[in-house]
Amino acid sequence: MRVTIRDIANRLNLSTATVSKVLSGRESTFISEATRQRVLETAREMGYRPNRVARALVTGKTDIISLWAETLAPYHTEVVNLLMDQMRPYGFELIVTDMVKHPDWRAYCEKFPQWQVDGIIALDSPRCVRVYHEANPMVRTPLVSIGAYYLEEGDFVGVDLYSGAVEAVQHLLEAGCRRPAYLVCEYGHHVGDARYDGYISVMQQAGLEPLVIVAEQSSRPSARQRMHEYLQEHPCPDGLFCFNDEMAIGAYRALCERGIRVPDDVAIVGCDGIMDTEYLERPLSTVVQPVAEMCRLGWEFLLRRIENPSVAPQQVLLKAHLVVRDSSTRR
Amino acid sequence: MRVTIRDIANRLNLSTATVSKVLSGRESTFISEATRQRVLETAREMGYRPNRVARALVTGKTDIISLWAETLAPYHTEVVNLLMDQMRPYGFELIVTDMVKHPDWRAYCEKFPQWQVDGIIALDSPRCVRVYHEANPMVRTPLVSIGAYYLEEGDFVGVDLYSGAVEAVQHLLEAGCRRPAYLVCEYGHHVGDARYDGYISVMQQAGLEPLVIVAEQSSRPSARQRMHEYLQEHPCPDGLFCFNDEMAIGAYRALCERGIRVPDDVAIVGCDGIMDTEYLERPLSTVVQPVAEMCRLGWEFLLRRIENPSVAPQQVLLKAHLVVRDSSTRR
DNA sequence: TAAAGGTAGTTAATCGTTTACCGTTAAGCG
DNA sequence: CGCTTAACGGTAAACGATTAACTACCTTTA
Repeated sequence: MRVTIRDIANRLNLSTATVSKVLSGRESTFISEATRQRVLETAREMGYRPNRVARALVTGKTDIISLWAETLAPYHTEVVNLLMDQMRPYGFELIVTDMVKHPDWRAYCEKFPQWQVDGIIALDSPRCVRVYHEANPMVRTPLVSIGAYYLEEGDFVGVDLYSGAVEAVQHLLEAGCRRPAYLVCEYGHHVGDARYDGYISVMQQAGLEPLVIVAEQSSRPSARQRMHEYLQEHPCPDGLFCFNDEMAIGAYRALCERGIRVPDDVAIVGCDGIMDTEYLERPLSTVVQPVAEMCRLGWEFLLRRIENPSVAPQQVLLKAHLVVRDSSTRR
Repeated sequence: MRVTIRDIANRLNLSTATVSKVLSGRESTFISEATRQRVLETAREMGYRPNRVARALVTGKTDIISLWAETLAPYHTEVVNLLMDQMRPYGFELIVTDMVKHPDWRAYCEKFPQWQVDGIIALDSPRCVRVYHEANPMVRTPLVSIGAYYLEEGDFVGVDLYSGAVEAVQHLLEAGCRRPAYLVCEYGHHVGDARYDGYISVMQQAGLEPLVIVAEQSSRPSARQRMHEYLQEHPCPDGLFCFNDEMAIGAYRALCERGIRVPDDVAIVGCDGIMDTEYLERPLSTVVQPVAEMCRLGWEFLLRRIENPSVAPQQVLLKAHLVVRDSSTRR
């Protein structure tokens, strides 16, 4: 059986209140140093472990943060890691949920308040946030959205994907591309749309014909397969702006396999700036997300609201910036 | 304010017991269909969300699983993803903890029972398991260890890293290497040791001089930096067996940067079989972990024990197998 | 007609803490 | 000596569910 404060109290002929006050650290009334020590000592001897479930029931705090992400692809994992580093000193645990693969993310979001977490971080998950809020208008769990910019109330750390995309496509044109394509995945969410808008705007301004290649998923295998299919039926574009680095790496692999040279035949630019892009034989140009700043601010906003639920919502818009590497540098 | 079953009961002039029985799905006594519908309807109208904290306090079940991993490097993330896929149909949430970066993993493991999770999956974390058990001898939370094989009681899905390493190093010798090195990280844990043993045994049997290169961490940047340092002072080995794929990719990058050709000058073999290894210009040979099987069995064992705590512990030892790709194939 | 059994729902204890609000004791003070 | 006050700790009511045991009423059945 589990050791409870009652067991300790009985053993010492004290009340549970006294034991609780010592063990929880917050002594609302005076407890003598001698008693404190006796309690601490006995707790250690008996192997007492506080029951956080019971504690949470009365305090309303679980010390758990929930992270909603689309997937746990490398980019998202980098974010998870950075967030964990931020949170750790404050003693929170992290529950991670990848919503895209979730069989019923809608019902999950609707019923989410049942978990009683202390805060929610929504990474590029505006759909989930919307469903959650609509189903629970009266719930006020601290929530911060981070990721791609979109119209949003409440705390928010956004990244301007549009101008990042513009920068990338302009760079492709400057590198000499005349028919650069946009490689994206099927499911149209706001991240893909923002980058699409940037791509289209530059192409139109340059008077060039846009070309969009659509793969099933935003993963490496999917992009690789789609590029193979595409190249069997069509001429090769001379540039590739990709929805994310995963797709860029997948496409790159397909090009290698077909003997197409990068960057001479095709210049490639990805998005996100995951670590993998630096470790290819020909490092990948990419629009780097300011993940460190994003996580730092995101956690700052969330913690502020946890400590004081009534502070005014804060919103920040960060810039993504292009990093040019070999995959788009022609001599 | 939050809606409770008491609110529903009051509104309908029923007892909380009746409401609870309907809402929790398990009706131990008869409830008329009419009442059932009224309760369900009212719960929906009032936006009732069950309080899982309160439920957990009485049932002793939180529906939360904890995953202990060393880090969230790509290999571990693949495992996390696979485990989530397994667990999802059963309605469990996952709390992820990366222990290596944890400022005080020891205290964390000692006090872990406070979280009251329903089960623990320890991925390559024997140290944590040991500390946890020693500090909590009477606690019987279902726990399954998965990963590298080591002496272990309780449920366990292991992988025979030793023979995987042997296979890899023998392959390097067959590819013509005469002084292949083992690239590993500083902190000696059982995973590194098992692979080291395999390396040493093959080298000794072949009458060759072992050579171990030690980086600070098992990450790409660390391996890359260490290889640069090493090559400034020493001649280049003609083969590289790496602790994991991360280090292999980092080392590969360093070699590229120094103009050393792979596989002609150096043949490389990594370990784990992460997806990245397939997406390099020159795909990486690697000892693939049977992650899918590992996760499938791991979850099966854990679920079995959750449902019936007294079943006999089950242990399985899987094989890792070498996949030869371009990075070690000489013509 | 009395016992048995089924149906529908209630009572109240319980899970392990926290915490607002009360005692009790003894020292301090005029 | 009587009163105040600080020091130390206890009482008991939450928190929001679950659940064993029980009541009350209505039908069967022998």
